[in-house]
Amino acid sequence: MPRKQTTKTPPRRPDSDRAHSSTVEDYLERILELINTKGYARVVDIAESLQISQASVTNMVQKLDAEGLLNYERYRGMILTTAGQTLALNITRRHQLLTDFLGLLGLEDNVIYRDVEGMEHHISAPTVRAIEALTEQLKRQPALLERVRTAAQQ
Amino acid sequence: MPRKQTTKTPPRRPDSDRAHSSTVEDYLERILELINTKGYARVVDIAESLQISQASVTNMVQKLDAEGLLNYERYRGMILTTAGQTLALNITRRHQLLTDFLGLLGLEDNVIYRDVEGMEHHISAPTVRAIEALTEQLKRQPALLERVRTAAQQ
DNA sequence: AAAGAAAGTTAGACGGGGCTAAGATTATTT
DNA sequence: AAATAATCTTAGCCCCGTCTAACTTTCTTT
Repeated sequence: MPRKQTTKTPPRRPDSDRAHSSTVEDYLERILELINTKGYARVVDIAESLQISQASVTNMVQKLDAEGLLNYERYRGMILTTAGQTLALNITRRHQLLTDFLGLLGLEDNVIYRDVEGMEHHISAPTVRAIEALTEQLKRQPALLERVRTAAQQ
Repeated sequence: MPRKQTTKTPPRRPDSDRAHSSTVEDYLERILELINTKGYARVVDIAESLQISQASVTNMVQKLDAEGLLNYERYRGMILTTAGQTLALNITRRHQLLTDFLGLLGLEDNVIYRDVEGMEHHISAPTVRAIEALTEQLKRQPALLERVRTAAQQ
């Protein structure tokens, strides 16, 4: 193997790129969903929804409180702050959009669910807009969609 | 807040769901790319490509060797095993597909790059097929694409 | 063939996010 | 109002993937 070349370990890129981790987005999404459906989000419900232990939820909720994404009162409950709501709505919107889009392509629900769960954290605003626009157009092209579904069917 | 309900912390889901982490996929993808372009993948190059320290690369490469994804010889170099190649090709294909697809929608290169980098790890085989089929169809619909691009342009 | 430079490795630490076990608090039964 | 059940919290641990500092090996120069 040859040598010689610009070397040296490169400088680290700061993580201010995405303000919040996928994990944080997941929590907020579920919390909002619980609030919308049951009126409140309890630790036990969040744990159930995310399939993790209650202890982990308590930990994270305390962190989310510290980050100003929700107001949390020990043993009592939590509500989303404006910042938290904004984030939760944002991720929810991305989730819904991707779900609709993949549904249009004829994918199975469980496949959609899994893929969306992963992708939703990595789709930027411009891409959201583009896929929204595409979805709009596709809805008016049933013949095209039919061809896609057929072709994709293994 | 109400109580009463099925309780108990749920059982953990085993991580055998996705055999390899996004991180592993990222490494393999870069290693394959380096091998294809320069003929070999050195620790220093992988580090540069991934923007992480050489030490981290050495660590991971040893782990990839242990997992049978590549054969690694201390101080000397590495080559992908068949398993490693398969995985690398697979992720590369997903990367390319997503890049093409988003490109079709008229998104900017840097946006595409960032989003694809994140999404490529979360797109299952069926979804790959569906997007492939969709891409095929879209290429034949310049007018539709034009409408999408225009609409997406904020 | 030294000496210096580049590349690679090891050791030890750290943050994120998960877990279990045990204890504290709140709600529900009796 | 006890007693019991459900929920929540804390403490301590673990794994992953990253880092820095120091050291070793290999390559390039001279």
